[in-house]
Amino acid sequence: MPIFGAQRPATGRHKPTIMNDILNHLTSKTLEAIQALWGQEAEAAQVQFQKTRKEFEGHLTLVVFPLLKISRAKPEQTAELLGKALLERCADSLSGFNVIKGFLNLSLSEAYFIQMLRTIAQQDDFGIRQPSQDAPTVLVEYASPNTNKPLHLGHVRNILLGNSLARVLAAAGKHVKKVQVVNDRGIHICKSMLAYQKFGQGIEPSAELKGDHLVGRFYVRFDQEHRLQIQQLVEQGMDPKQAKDKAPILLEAQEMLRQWEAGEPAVRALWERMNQWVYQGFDATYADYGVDFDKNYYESQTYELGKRLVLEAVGQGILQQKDDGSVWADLTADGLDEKVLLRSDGTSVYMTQDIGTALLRHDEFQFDHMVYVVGNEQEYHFKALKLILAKMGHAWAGELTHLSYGMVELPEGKMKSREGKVVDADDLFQEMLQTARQTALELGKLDELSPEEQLRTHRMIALGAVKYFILKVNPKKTMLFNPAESIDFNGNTGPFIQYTHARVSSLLRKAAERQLWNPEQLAAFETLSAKEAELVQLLAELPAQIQQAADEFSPALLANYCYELTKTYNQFYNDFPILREENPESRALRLLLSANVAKVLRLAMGLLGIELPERM
RNA sequence: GGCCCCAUAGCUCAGUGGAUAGAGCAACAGCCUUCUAAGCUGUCGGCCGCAGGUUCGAGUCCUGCUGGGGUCGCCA
Repeated sequence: MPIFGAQRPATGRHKPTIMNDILNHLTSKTLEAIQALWGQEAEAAQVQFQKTRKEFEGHLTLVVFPLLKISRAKPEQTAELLGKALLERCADSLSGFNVIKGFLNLSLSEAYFIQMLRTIAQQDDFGIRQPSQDAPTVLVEYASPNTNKPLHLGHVRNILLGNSLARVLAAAGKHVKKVQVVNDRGIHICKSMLAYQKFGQGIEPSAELKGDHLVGRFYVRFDQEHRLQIQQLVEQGMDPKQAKDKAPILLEAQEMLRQWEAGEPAVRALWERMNQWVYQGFDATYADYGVDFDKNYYESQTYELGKRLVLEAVGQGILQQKDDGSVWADLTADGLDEKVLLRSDGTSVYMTQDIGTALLRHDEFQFDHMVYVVGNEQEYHFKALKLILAKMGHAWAGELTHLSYGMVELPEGKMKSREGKVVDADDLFQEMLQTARQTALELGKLDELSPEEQLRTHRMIALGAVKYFILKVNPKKTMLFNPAESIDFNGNTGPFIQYTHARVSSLLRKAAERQLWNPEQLAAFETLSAKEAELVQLLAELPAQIQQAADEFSPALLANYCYELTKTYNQFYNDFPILREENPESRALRLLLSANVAKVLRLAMGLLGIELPERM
């Protein structure tokens, strides 16, 4: 059930939000009525409207229980009195009311709905707030991949969420910058490099093998070799734990990391080369999924800044250096533990780099807020990061938010990259594309389109299915992905919504061909059915839905909203003639309504990064 | 073990302190000579993990318990 909680003051020049406007109006009139009826001031918080449940007559419901202390009367009587008073005061918008127990159900007038629809129809970007000059700047960090293996389903949830969140925040009137941090240095990439040196035989990326997959293959190769050596050492009588640390290939990788830090040219060259392969691979994946970034940060370029800042903080007594040279932040006073920031050999850890990156970003963008879209296994890390930055004297540490999304699990449990139990991002895209193509061919509705147009539509549908499937789930919750049966094209899915859009598009094309309707001309209709009113009411909720999605960092709210709107529209489409309607005014209303359902779906689904086709 | 998160229909998920807790999938039964059937309608399916508490009112807030996940690295 939609939100009518927060009533935002109508400040400055802003476009009408329609549903909020009527709610604010009703709220103030209710307060007036309470004063007139019982001579007492009520607080706005006591006046709470909600959407009337479908099984009752009316559109908006005032729950009168909180007002009984003021009225000192029975719920029914209180509701009755308020209903009459409101009807008198809001003759322009209300057409009637009914009372059931403590619920005062108000009916909005048909004329008011038609006025709402006209208002919505006049705005091409209905519900979207353009950021004003002084609107806050928000950085959204998403995807922080390691450069040693290709992206998998976990990254897919990450990039889809982050990208959608960025769109939602922008639509809520913020200046948004999308940033990425690439973990391009460290032992993980050295493992791939070493295995490539030993076993690569100069192989290079090709059409059959993307760069990120190639590098990932050698990461796996390293692991195989490592295991083999451990086994050999254990057979020679070494303790398994010790064998893991003493395996020659691991020692070699560690040596390679030291050489990297020392700037050894050959190591740096190989590192550059292999990272470039990975970036090209990532870029292709990002392009397939339709996500991008305004700026990339590389760990190799920020860790030294982080290190410097940490050492400065030691000098200021904010952080502590132990006898072995390691540097620590004492977070015990805040209920956390001590956290290491520099190893005893002076090398930096993940946290060090994050400190450097955060400062760099603050200098560059002067952000008001930064959101890290990172999995919930790193909650501790981000709590610590905020505390450390605050200790270092950065007031903006309080403006960092960790959007902690849940893991994606497979039917057999957690994904494990080393055991090959992963769903690869590129494979997933290709499989969905194949399924979309096959379904489209079976149905044969795209046959008239050019091959390019067909492919474009197949991609749209494949992505619509994946994105909607992932984004409709509350980001905070663990979600299950069953490759065999998870992604469907029927029911509560992206393609279901896309299909409805295609049907409306078809209606509008035919209406234009047959000159049944001129969209510029708003017909002089005066009446509409309950179903049509329901649709207008849903349309009018878009601005509040976007605002709430932005407030709660939850694109899922918009997915559910789109689904409800689509479902309701399909019922309407099924039960009402549109082109076939003979009354021209009624036909014009239905076409205008359909066009605006399509528009709102385009806008809202667009915030999920999902495009809607004209045909499918 | 400490801390954090989760538990709603067979499965996947909605559900903002308000009315008789909703969708989709799966199963079954209907609806295309008519605007795209990737659609619509109906049937079946629930001690909202358990036990207390707060409240006029609890799936929703609080406490305890049970079960599951995460985290507590000089890993990222």
